[in-house]
Amino acid sequence: MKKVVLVDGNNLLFRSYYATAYTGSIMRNSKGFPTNALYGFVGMINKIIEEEKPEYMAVAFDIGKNFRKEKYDFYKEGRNATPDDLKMQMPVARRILDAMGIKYVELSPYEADDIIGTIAAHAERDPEFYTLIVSSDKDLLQLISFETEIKLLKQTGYIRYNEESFKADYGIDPIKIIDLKSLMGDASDNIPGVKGIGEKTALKLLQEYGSLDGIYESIDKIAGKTQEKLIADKENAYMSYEIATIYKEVPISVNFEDYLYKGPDLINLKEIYEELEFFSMLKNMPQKTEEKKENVYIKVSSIEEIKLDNDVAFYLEVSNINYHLGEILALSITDKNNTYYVPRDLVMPAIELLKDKNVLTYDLKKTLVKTKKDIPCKFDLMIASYLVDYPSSEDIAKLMLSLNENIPSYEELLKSDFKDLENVITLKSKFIFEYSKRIKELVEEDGQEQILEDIEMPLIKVLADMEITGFKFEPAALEEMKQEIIKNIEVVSNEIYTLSGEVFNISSPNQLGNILFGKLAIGKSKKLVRGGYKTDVKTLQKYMDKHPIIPKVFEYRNLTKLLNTYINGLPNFVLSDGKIHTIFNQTLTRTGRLSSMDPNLQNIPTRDEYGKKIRIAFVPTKDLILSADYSQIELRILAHISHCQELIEAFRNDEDIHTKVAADIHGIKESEVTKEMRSMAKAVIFGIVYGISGFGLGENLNISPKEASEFIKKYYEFYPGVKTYMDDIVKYAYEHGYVKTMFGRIRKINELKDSNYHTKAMGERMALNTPIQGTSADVMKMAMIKVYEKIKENNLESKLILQVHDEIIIDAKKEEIPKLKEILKEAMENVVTLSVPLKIDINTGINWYDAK
DNA sequence: TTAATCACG
DNA sequence: ACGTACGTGATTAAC
Repeated sequence: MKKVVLVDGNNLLFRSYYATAYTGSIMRNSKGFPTNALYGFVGMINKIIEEEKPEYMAVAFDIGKNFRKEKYDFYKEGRNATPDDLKMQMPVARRILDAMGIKYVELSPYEADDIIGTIAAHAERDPEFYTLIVSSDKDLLQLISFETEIKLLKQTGYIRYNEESFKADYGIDPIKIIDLKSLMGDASDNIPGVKGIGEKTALKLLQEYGSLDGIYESIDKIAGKTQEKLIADKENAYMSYEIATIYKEVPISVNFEDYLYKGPDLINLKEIYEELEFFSMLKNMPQKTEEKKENVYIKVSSIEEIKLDNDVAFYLEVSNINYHLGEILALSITDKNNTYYVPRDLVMPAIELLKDKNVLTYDLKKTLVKTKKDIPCKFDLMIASYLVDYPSSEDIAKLMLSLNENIPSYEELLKSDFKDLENVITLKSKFIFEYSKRIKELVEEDGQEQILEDIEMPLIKVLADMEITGFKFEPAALEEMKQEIIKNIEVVSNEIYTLSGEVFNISSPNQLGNILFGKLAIGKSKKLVRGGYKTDVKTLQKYMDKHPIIPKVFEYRNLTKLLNTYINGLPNFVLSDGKIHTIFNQTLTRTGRLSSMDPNLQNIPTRDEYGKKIRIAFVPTKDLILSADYSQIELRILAHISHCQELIEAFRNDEDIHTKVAADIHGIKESEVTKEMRSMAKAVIFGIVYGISGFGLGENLNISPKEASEFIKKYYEFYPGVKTYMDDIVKYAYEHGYVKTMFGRIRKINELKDSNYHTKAMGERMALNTPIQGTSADVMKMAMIKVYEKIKENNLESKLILQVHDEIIIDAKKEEIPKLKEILKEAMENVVTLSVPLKIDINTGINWYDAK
């Protein structure tokens, strides 16, 4: 089926105009021409295209006369006249659509609604098409059908209605919106309806009697005042019905091929944006492709052909995104004179030529892992791009694209079986050679050179070594657990089927929701999501004691998660050496943390005692697994950067921070703090770091928002430094548009510039949290580098193998344990001096489970 | 491909 | 009136 997107153009223009007009001064270009409505309009159209990827698209406008107004004088009476500033922008909206390659439709005396209704009706008669309507106007809801959906724009976000979800929400058929309007009227359009009947009564009546006609047929059965009102306004009701009905036979010729979305005419569009001075739109425009310069390079057939200048850029291409599984395909090297294409067989000797050079590359870690050579490289363009918020994925093509160098993505290259490899890889090394300087300057402008040179660059080698080393994994160690789990899943499934009276897929949230909240009706507070019921932990927990099926569902989920993700999942990643080699992503998180994938070794179970047993399969290749983890590092950093004296004192005295906070906010002695109080305090403390609201904490602790707010207030009373920090950092973020970690890592927070309240609030929470999480990440990275160097210096055989944010895992040689402990303590606790001590705990064991 | 769910710090 | 805790990755269902 082909998707037709129909947009209510007038609605979008009005919305964006009034969204910013209330401030009094609206956005204009330097010639004084108003542009605020157009700016929002373009943004929304772009968003629609991006989100919906329409094959066919049309925008409808009101124009000229209005047949409803001609017939009914009062229609839309009382509305303010369209402001001149908005009127002036309307023709430009049409020009923009032309340049964007989007058809617009308008015909006097019809309204945009009628045009949309007409086109949608055509689409419904043609089995090839289905329709999505975009507007914030609820009148259009009457058009919803089995193949017409509506994206109803809200102040923040939107609701997407199809026939089913509409019915679930309103309890009536979409077409009955007309009947609803005829009863309740519409103040904004000045449709009278029946005086004294509002939405609630109207819906009740319709649910009972089906339609306006049905209501009047049964008018005798309706009691009291409502009946009187209905009788008195019968004429108005039917007139309103007529006005509210969207006319679906507007005399336009509907040929869907006219609505085919072909994409923009960039030259034209650019001109209009320049005229309007929409600089951000200009920046985000896909650039027209320049004529291709001929790509000149030397295809090397013997290593002697390569003559390199001192400054060189290189790029290595591997045959799989997971480079542990891929093979080296080729190397390309660029210096100021030449670019060399080095075929697979000559890659290793060519790498040797780089050793005494000043080397640039993109994704050094990949090359280190693949070649296992020590390449002294001072600048990794991937890392630098990450620091200045440029694209920094594993595919350099994304960065190149953003800087107008259009090359095939890695995926496309892979699909074509690397047919165009020579051309593409040489363009990559040329790009690195040409652009590194620019990106480096950006890093320096931001003052992030320490982060780049002292943290991220030295860390690459450490991570490469950890990835190469890998973590030995013994699937056999989990065999017994696996059989037990399989058996238990079977048992629990059957119990669930018995309790629910039918067999279904428990893993399907959809089916599960229907059973729990539909068939068994275990609770009323169903949360509708896309026509279904929410079945997540929070929702189900409320019914824990209400029905015996709920604990069984939890058990089922725990068991299947363990089985699918870990017990069955992990062995797939064991390579021929019996080890799992994860990939650390060094350029992904917004805070500076690492992430781990293929597989993710940073989320192996530990909170749940049974799940934790998965860790038994992670074993040393030497003698023991050693784990060194920071104690409360984020809270210690919070204490330091907030200068909160009370917290600083507590950490200096090595107090149990959660117990102390619990005692403070309850106004009791520490010895009187119960387990529950302590864990509540813990939730409050963590919540504060995340910028929580009373509501959120309440949800989390299962207490009222009011009580939760009370806790938060108490906390701030005892720790005023924290409150001051939070206010200051948010203020700083608004002023600068970014926040920094202690060591100068920058995170831009564009969310703060957003007009959406919700987005802005999220930006504020990011501003609060990032300096804490990010500083902690910086500290850990520096510690890892130190530990790595010390291990090397002391010629130890033990190996770093994993990092889990505040924890380092080592595959340790038994005799080296005392030395390792000394190194770890020194490196991790003294890597930086704060106003509070840093503290680590060290544990060892014969596997990861025992190293606790 | 996206949404829902759940594993980790 | 609205919406509600930071940062991740993997699996499954459903489109």
